[in-house]
Amino acid sequence: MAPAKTKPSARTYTISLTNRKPRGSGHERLAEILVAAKELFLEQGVENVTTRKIAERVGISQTALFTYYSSKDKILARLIQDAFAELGRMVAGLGAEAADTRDWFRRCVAGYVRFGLKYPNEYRLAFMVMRPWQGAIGFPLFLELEKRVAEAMEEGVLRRDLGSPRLVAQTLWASMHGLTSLLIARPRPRFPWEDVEDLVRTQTEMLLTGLLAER
Amino acid sequence: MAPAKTKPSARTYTISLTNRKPRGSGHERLAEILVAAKELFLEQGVENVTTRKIAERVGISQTALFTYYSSKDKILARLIQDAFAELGRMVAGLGAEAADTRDWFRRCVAGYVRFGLKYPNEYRLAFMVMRPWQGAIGFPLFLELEKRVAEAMEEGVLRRDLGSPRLVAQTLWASMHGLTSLLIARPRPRFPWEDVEDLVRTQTEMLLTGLLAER
DNA sequence: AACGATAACTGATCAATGATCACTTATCGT
DNA sequence: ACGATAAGTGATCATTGATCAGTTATCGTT
Repeated sequence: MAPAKTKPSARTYTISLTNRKPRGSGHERLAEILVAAKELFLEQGVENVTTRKIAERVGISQTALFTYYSSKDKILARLIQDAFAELGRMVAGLGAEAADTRDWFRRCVAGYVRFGLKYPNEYRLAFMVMRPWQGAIGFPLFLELEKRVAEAMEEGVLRRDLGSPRLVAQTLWASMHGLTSLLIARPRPRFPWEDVEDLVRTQTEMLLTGLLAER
Repeated sequence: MAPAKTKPSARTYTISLTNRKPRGSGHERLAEILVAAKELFLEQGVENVTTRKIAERVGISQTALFTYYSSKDKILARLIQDAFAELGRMVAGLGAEAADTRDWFRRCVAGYVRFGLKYPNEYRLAFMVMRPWQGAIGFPLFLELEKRVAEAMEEGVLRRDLGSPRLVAQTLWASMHGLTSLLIARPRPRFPWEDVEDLVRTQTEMLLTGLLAER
């Protein structure tokens, strides 16, 4: 009936004043968005940060955000990926720092908890919520732990009567995760935590006593 | 200017066919809503359940929900409260079941994990997310644990060199929570967990070895 | 120096969600 | 029978993540 196919579109566009990127510099925006999102997530918590807030901090329209990341989840996923890459490097570096196997496990627990407190949002999204995507995040890390446990058992440093290396590794991981996730989910002063370093030390001591072979 | 103050309102209302409650039976609706919400939360996960879905299952309009619970969060809070009341009863009952102090701690770990797996949504919302409301949920339970630890230390059953009863209780709680929350957040087959009962047994064994005074 | 392909970006808009508002119906004690 | 009120409804709102059609600036080519 009507001849007009497309809408008239009498919108006014104002782009000149924005900090538009030069051609081919899209990757800088990618990084800028990550930085802005990371800051906001830390300040306000992931669920209180909207795509509009992120866009505003970057200095672009909300729509432009979706040019770079197809969803809010994708931004989160990328942040998680980056954070766990750092955790992986930390754990890998543990081998050089540690004096012996006992020392390695000692440093592992402390390092793990500190990582979680440094990246609470990323940690939370990787291990504290059920999501369909990226179930494999952090899995390589667990495999590394399982390998270490197996080696330590062969060395005779860790007990063998507790179960298979996998079983023990899962248990150990669960305990490290427990302290980390509780400190993240219910930080002081909402819960009367003792000093974090004391908690880490006690946790480590308890776990090592429970795991080590010799007395 | 215009004389008309209130809108004309030519809406059509159809209530006759719904399962309206008789006068003074509002409390039944309260319970019905809780049951419906609990089921849906278990089936689809809390964030995938909308107030409209809950209302539909109950058989009332979405609006009517807010007559009974002023927000979706209130429904959740009530479910959490109920679940933790049951956890409290379970822990209290432990005293009668347990043969001695060691046995009490043994049963406590297993009971705690099983509770979390029975009420994953409630547990998750109480301990695995940051929320402004109800930070005190589960706190009495922790106090009970701390009391038990203190008593066990005085009895000479638990080590004293690990730190104060509060420090040890927090550590022990963290470990129990760790296994529970990981099993909830990343259930099989998304993570290659060993058998749950084996995990609980190993966890218990490791923790008790780490905590008990005598060898 | 004009051009045109296209990267970069925008405003309007959508569907879904939790929540509110003005209004209607059924019930029960009097 | 009747009116107070518990119980419930449909329309509507603001906010959210996301989509779409259209605009502007940039840069290599000519």
